Amino acid sequence: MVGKPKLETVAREAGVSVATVSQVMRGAGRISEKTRKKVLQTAKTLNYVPDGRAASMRSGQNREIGLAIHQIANPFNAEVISGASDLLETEGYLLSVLDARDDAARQRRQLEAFIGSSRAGLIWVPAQGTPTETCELLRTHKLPAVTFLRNAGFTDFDHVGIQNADATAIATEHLADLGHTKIAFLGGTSPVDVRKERIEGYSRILAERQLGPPIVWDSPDDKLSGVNAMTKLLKAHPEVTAVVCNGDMVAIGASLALTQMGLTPGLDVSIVGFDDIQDAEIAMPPLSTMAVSPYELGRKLARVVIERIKHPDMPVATTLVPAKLIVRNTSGEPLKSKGALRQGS
Amino acid sequence: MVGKPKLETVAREAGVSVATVSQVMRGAGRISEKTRKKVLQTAKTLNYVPDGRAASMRSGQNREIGLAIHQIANPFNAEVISGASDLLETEGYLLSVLDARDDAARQRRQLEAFIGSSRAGLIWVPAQGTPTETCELLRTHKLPAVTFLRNAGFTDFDHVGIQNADATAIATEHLADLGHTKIAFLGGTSPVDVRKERIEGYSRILAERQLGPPIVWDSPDDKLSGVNAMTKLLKAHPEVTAVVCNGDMVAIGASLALTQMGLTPGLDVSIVGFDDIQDAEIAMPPLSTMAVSPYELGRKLARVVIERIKHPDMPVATTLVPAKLIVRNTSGEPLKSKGALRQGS
DNA sequence: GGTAGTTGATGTAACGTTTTACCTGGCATA
DNA sequence: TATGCCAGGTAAAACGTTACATCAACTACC
Repeated sequence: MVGKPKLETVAREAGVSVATVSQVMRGAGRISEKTRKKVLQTAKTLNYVPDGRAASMRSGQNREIGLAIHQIANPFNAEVISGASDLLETEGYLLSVLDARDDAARQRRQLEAFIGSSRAGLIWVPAQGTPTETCELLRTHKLPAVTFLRNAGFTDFDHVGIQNADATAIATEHLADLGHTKIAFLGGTSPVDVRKERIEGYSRILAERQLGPPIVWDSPDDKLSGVNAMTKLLKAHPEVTAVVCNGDMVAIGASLALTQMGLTPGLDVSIVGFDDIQDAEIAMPPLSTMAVSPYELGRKLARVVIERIKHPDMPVATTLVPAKLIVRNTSGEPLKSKGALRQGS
Repeated sequence: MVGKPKLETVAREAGVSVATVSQVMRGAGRISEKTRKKVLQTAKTLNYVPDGRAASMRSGQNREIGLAIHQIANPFNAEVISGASDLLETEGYLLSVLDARDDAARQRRQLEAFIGSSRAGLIWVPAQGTPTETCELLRTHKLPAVTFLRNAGFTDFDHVGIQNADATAIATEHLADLGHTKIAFLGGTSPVDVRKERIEGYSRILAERQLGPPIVWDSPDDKLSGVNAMTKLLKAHPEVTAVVCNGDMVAIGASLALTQMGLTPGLDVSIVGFDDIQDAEIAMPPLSTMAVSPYELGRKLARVVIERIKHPDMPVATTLVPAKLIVRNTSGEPLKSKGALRQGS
């Protein structure tokens, strides 16, 4: 009762050998129904929980999967985590989340500690500026890994991402079709590949329609930053009548900025977001955005990492899921009244 | 190069014994500078990472801490995670997050897998309806644990929480002072202790000021639910002119509901939230709320769990942090004009 | 030159599992 | 009676570390 029970404790109590208890706990080997019951019974009363470290070490197996993400405090990511966690747990894995706040050195330390215990697999959003050595580390340790969102230029891993360029192209086309000719791109922090791809799609349409040079404005992906960035953007480029955003948070912030300036989103200036987070639908006014289901993305990730664990030698694959345009109230024709936007519901 | 390097690999390569390598890696024992350099060098080139399972098993130590939370997709919780993670990592621990989505059975499974590997400690928000056995499990395994927010009636653990009753009392008093006489309470799901405490503080003031019986309305803590709940609440109780909310998400939802109905928050109906999440400041109109810094709360949690790990036999303690009233634009005098709320900036 | 102390390095039992090969009876068959 | 076989169970060697005791080689001192 005093010490933590181990196999031997249960074995002694049940009057059998440790090997027998081990087999019973795992449902392996040939054990008579009678002893099985007895062992299970004593294990329960002792509150016995097998030591995962010892088990994993000896068997070379592990049911723990990590999710190293750049930012946990983001509704989109939270949904992804939910999706991945749901699927993994039904498959008998445990998902633990590591939040690096997009700091590569920090993520490196986390991964090292994580790898140290030889887990089953990893879903990985490489932090900004992840060096090749980190990738090398994963490869040396043969950890089944899937990169997500960003692949940091590494081709060693399975990858699940979003058709970024196509998505922003669709968004930009939508705005151009409405008649906008001065369209800016807002958001995304330092030069990550995701942002690059999204700017690429945006620029492509600008070029195709001959709408002048791209106007790209930086901003971290949260509302407060969105408000500030949008304010400055409009001050610097008053000619802009439409904005494609790198994320819904920043888009909602931009929309708020307009309201604060006495302008009406979708009327004076149009905005299209990216992600379709829950808040997008509920924002005032509701946000037009590029939707991709984060929950499904999470499930996809889980499936890919499980496949990789089961078949370590399969050739690596990349899955890019498309985004869908959802038109709500923040995108409309330029400088034309289209009715009150505020009447709601 | 092919297999995962272990202590022995490094030892052979460097021409020393495994014991020496082990000591070098941990900075323990007496090792000459010369061999130290050599060992470190070969370890680096081999990409050697010590096996945490073996180390932890043999030494009985572990630097991994778990955070079992009820809902990761909540800005308040996300901030708590950030705070805890920041402090723990500077102390050399790794924090991994387990999201149970407030499902007790699911959390039980997670905790079992977690405990199985004998981690260093646990920060625990018990899921709704956690049975005593789960607590028993933690106790049997002597896992240093701190409960957070809810203590599920267990007195075996350190606890960090919020002065819930006092906070809602302050909020209710604030509204009463402004002249409101029909004040409702909105939000909080099933009968958790947190909600009970908050309702208690609210009811206390109602009784003190003789403002009639409590009007309590249920709602999950997210915006969409807040919109719906507020709409129904006002339909059922049109006399209500002020609402104390169980969380900012639901409060912002309530505020949105008012706007959608053509009412002005803080003018027609006053609202006070709880948590002071980032969105509270930025909402339209900015939300009056009870502030408690989730980031600091996270750091506090980390400190408590580390103390508990270092001194397993200290008597358990409870820390309740106070909340501070922040008056923004959603709370004002009843039925009196106090100027435009929308002018922003 | 003998004793003691110090420095640097090593051999080897643990830690709690899983796995493999190996026992033991008992029963059926020849 | 002897042979083979099978169901049910066990002993013991791993897995990769750490901790402890031990050892060899020097230095220092009387």
